[in-house]
Amino acid sequence: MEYNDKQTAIIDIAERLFSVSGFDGTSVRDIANEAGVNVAMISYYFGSKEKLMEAVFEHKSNKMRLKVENLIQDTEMTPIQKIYLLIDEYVEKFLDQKNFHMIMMREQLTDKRTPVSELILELKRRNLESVRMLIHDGQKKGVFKKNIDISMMMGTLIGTVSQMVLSQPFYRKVHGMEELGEQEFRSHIRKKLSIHLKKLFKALLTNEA
Amino acid sequence: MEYNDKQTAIIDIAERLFSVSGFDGTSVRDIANEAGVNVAMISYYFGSKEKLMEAVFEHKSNKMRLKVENLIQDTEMTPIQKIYLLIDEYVEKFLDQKNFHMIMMREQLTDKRTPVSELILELKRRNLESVRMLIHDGQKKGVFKKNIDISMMMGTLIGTVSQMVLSQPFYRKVHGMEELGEQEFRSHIRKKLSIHLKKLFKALLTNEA
Amino acid sequence: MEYNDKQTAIIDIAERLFSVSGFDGTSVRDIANEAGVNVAMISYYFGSKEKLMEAVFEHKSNKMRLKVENLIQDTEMTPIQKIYLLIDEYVEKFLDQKNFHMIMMREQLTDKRTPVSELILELKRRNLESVRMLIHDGQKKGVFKKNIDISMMMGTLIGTVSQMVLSQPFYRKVHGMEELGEQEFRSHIRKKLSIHLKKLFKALLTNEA
Amino acid sequence: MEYNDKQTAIIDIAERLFSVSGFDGTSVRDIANEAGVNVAMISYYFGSKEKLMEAVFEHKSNKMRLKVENLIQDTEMTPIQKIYLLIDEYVEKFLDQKNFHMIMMREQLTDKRTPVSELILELKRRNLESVRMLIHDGQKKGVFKKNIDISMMMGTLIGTVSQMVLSQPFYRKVHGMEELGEQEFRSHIRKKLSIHLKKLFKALLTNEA
DNA sequence: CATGAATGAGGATTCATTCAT
DNA sequence: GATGAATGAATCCTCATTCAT
Repeated sequence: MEYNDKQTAIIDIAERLFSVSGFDGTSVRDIANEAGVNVAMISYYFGSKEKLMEAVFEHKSNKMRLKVENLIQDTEMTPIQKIYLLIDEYVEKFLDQKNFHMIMMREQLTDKRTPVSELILELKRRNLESVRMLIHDGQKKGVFKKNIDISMMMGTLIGTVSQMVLSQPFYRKVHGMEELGEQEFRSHIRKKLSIHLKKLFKALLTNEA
Repeated sequence: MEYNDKQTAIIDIAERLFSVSGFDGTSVRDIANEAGVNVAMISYYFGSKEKLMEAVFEHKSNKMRLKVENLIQDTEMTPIQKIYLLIDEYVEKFLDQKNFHMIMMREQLTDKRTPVSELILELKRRNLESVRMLIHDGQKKGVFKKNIDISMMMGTLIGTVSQMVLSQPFYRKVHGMEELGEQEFRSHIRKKLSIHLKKLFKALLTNEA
Repeated sequence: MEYNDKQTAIIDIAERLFSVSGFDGTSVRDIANEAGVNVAMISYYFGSKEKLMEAVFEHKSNKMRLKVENLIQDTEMTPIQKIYLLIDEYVEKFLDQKNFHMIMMREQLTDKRTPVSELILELKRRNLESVRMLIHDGQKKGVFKKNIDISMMMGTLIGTVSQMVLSQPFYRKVHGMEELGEQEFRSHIRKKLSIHLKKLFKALLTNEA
Repeated sequence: MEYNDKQTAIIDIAERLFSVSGFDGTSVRDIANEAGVNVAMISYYFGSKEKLMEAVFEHKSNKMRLKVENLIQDTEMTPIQKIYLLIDEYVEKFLDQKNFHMIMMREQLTDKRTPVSELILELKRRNLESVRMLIHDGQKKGVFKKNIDISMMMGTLIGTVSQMVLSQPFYRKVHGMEELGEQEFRSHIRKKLSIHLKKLFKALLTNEA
């Protein structure tokens, strides 16, 4: 799909509003007003509010797709280095695409089977597959443990990052960072998450102390 | 607050509907219909839909409050045993109070400052404090490491459990458990989570292999 | 179905508006305004505009059902007298229930299969059956011809009346009756139709000159 | 008015859509889509949707004009033969121009005085005049009765044909002709109508048995 | 000459809430 | 104390039409 500037602007705004107010909590008027376009434009461009949501998803989801395909073939890096890269990739992506990530979380909270929820499942399936190959590679090379619960491990990876995104206001309050700029805070969290998760994964995957 | 049977029924149903359809996605008519009461009852009993949400929260939140206060004074158990108990408590609570947990997640996704979101912050603050005391106790006794990022650790605890709740359909699909009953599945996840998280926390907190 | 006064008022107004402006040409606002009720009442009372149409039909259609059942058993009247009574019944009904009749015509003009169109078919089927019995009775008694095309005959009966209802403005113009009151005009047409149709049916059914 | 090919195509499609869905039930987009032209074309070519309707009418109405002018002067045919020809002409035209005929009926159902309804009145007036001359000719020659209600007679002619067009689905159902092709069915109805109407008119107009 | 983009007006319906009973 | 009836506001979407290109 090719979108023109106005359409892209609508998608951007919709992403933000959907992420903070939810699909039902966001009216097409809200979106149209913020985008400075007529309400009818949403239907005109995307067909319906629902379809707009799909467009948001389709347009943003590729930014959430991990770039790990070539990581697998790489022979220079050790398996654990690859995992570390993967972690940083996840952390980066989730913090960067916070709005989209929130939409995904919200969508998973409903039990409705929508086209979007199908896309989420597919996205997760693909990401899981990439990780699985990385792990198996490490196991074949004998540097990773044999019995690894990959689903749980992924739950911890995604869950921990999600949780930090979700509890951002709480974290700021507890750590007295209420006045910190968004960029600085994100940078802070990124480092903390990276260190924390690498520690966890090292313990999970390897036998080293 | 004292609620009569009808009010409690409304709260129960509201919890469930809010959890799966969201606040905006649930109409007071839906709630009233399922509860078998008149639509006007919601406004009459609770003042407004918003207030009903607060009532749901207030009425259910104590079930999510950890029972760890006396754990701290306990002298029979080792710190790591206490942590293990804490983990099981969390896992148990989140899986048991899945609906309420989903409401909490959803509420944290919005940036609106509502009375409910304030209650969530308070709930999290209190739970964090309990854990912090447990950790400090273990550190004082020399069995836990010194530098522990409790926020990240809690992020992993809550995040991992949340993630498993959230991605339940995905997990079932990947593991061929689509036909498994809710109880059996919950039991399965509970065990997996317990083992996984204990392993993680042991690695995070102690120096043992 | 039991309707209260306000509902009946809405149905009456809807019947009139649907008959002159058509279903699509009548907005629920038009109806609500004329009935002096809130727009939401239409949905509240009838569920939807479509359902209102069905209510109109269901509520009015029995007035269009011919009362000929007992006519068949009557032994005092001759078959041709019965037919004459039938004709008058038809003419009366169609002129009296002009609005409803117009709705029926309009509905038959569309090729959509709606619940209403099904009801129309059923109504026509039932009326046809009554007439068929009358005719067969006359044939059995030897006063009616053997080969009678009942479908065509009914087409002429209903069609002629319909046409006169339809071309009322034209008729008035041609006959210089533009200023005649509705009641007077209806009375005039009724007589003309009665005479005309009886003449036709006598020719169609009997061998007399 | 001269119309180019694209305009004619639009008119053809508009005629069909108006006939089955009505004026209000047909959107200019429907027409434009089926015609494979831009939506703006309708306004551009015809000024408005309303004007398009007028164009449809003006462009098609001459096909509904009876060709009886020269029939009157003909000296070879008897008056009743001329009437028979007239009947066949009517039946033919109405069945052939079914769509246009339906539009006319629909238009007569509304009480709005539009340019189109004026055209209809004019068309009917002209047709009536032709028939009146035929009848008078027969009366002058002494083969037709004196007192003939021409308006009613025309009501029967047009009404019967209209009714058969209108109740086509009903007729098919009753006579088990649901699977019959449109052409075959039309041919069947044409013959039936022709026979039926000629019988009626003979009785109405002449003194013969 | 033709059209894609855009829009204001209006469509039906659902919403949470109120109020008289 | 409880509720059925009612409603104004807001929902999304479709409409016929216009206008710059």
